[in-house]
Amino acid sequence: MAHRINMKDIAREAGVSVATVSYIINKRSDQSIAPDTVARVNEAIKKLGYVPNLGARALANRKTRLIGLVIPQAETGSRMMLENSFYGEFIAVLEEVLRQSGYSLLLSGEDVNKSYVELARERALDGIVVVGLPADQDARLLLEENIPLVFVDSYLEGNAYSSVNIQDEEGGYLACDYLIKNGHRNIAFVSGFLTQEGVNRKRFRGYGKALSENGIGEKEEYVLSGRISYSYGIEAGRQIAAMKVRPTAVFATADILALGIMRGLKSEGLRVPRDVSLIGFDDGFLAMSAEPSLTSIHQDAGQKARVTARLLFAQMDKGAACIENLVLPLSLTVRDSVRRI
Amino acid sequence: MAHRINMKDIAREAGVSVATVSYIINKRSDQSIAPDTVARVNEAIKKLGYVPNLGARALANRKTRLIGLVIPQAETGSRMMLENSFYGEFIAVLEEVLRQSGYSLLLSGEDVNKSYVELARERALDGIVVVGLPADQDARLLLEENIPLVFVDSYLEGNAYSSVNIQDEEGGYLACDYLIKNGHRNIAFVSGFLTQEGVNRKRFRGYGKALSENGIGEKEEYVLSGRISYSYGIEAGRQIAAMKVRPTAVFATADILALGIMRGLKSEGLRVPRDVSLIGFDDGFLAMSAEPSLTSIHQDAGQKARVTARLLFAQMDKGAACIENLVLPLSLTVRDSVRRI
DNA sequence: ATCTCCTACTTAAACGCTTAAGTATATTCT
DNA sequence: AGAATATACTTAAGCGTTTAAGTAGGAGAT
Repeated sequence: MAHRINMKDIAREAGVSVATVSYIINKRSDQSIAPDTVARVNEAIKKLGYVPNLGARALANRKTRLIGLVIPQAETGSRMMLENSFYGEFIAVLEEVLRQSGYSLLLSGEDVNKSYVELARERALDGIVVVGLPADQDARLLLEENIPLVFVDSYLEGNAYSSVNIQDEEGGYLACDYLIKNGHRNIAFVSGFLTQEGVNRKRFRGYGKALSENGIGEKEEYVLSGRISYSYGIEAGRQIAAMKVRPTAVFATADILALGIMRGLKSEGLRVPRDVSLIGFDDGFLAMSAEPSLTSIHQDAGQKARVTARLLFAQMDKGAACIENLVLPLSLTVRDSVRRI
Repeated sequence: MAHRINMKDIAREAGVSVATVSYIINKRSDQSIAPDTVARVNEAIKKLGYVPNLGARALANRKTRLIGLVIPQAETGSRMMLENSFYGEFIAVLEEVLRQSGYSLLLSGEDVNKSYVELARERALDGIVVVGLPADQDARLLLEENIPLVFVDSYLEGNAYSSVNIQDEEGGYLACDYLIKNGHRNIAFVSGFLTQEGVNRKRFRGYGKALSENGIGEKEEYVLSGRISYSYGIEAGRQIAAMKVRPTAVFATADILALGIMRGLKSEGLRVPRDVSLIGFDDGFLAMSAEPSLTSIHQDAGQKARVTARLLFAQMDKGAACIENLVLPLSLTVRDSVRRI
């Protein structure tokens, strides 16, 4: 087993103490070092192929340069990473931004027997991003221990923690209002589970608001919710096709659901947008490639990731003093799945 | 700044030495400890909310329980994580398997100024999985230092490293042969860049083999390659529509490309499968939800992830002695995008 | 009563790094 | 010439664990 070369080896090779090596590696300006010593040490580093051990540095420094990203694999019915390329892009951009600042991303699903709070503490994370999960009651421990924490797409009570959300309610409103402006009055709503306060519930509020502002009563049978998946979409589509008073439009809170709905409707002989108009949410790749292409509420994964990083860095600099709750704007991308009637 | 409680605190609280606390936490059977001491220590741990620092443990142990996953964000033309939910599922499953064995996943894109070899060494990773990248010449350093390493979807020269691949060539053959059996003879091939030996090149070989076995000559103009993306697919679709002798079928090496092609063809007034048959690769979510649904070469992301973990664990146990090169089988999922002529 | 062997601990070094404090030599100032 | 200052280092403690080796006290054997 080849011995992993460390600072001591460099120090010996260059004929200096490990402290000197450390000073040189960290380019500390408060410590003067002779140019030829620097050269000698750098040569030794190159010769022996030395790479610093960040774990050891972390212990001495109390900074791991490790950021956790906790993202549930089986959230209220959705398989985020698996079926939603939106989060794929979010992760990719977040990782890149962090890496460029010298941080590494530790990715974790939701663990049944270990909360993200424990993860953050045992790995001594320098920060943690939690997606789509409620604030654990232990979460305040993280702030007490000064571990930066940003919630993404999680609706929290109060504003004790930094968070990044989108205008979910406005998004629901935007979608439904657009349908109404196109002459629709019987509008179904299909979403993930509405069990707790979360993005689905918010979007549902927006939907309801648009209806009531236009004097349209909410019909319970028009509200369907289940697992955010293609297959549940199909099921919902079939249910909608079978309704006595069939909706002329459907608002789905995810593109993936919308595609399923499209398929479900089609299997019952109904076409989008001829028979039923459809509007989705996320406006990712799926919306673009659908046939017909899907009108959808657009959100920007890259922006969300960059903003998340910004809030994280802010907390690193100024501590818990700068808790911020950001709500990113949404827009409507009009494509071919809504028909004016 | 609240002081992070450590073993010393537990030791003091329970009136024992830190060694004893360590022995209790690690439940070492070679060290006998009085039951009431165990109780006292566990009580202290609970009372003070102690969580071990894995970084410090790693330093003492020389085991970080950290596995790296390096996945290029802008590989030969594709944006893997962003546009390919296949890799999303791969990552999710891999992470879960690792987590259940007590490992954490460190996710990294490809870094311009830091190879995965350096990452593995500086983070003292216990193992590393490299996706879609050639073996760095430094990669042998990892084996020398006994760091388990598995390449996924990377074609390497020789078999010095463990690897997980799929039967890419057979997949290309399978797809093309199926088209031929359905009466097609003018078959276009659309893929990511063919610059180096890799999955695209292998699939291209399979395509060529099926053609020649059936006495069909390869036509250079039928071979298109570019960025693996929806937009390149559209472009390719348009090019195909404009060919003097138009192909009656197209084999695309990614579902995402196939969908773009579908769109491109449609923009020129051609329908799938009426005018042009189409077959994709991956058979992920996109193939299923496409309209018409896409016949595609199926590969199993979860299996790939589990097998990867297995090779990694094998190397951890038995060292570099058990290098294995696995090639997972593929199958054809028949859907609605290929017409018999 | 002495020796050996358990049991149940403790001590202290080590893991690879950082950093405050110390030291030796050379340079500049008075 | 002696004091003050600057330069270029080294020493050693500390970060939070693990673990080999040591030790004290009691039980059992002789």
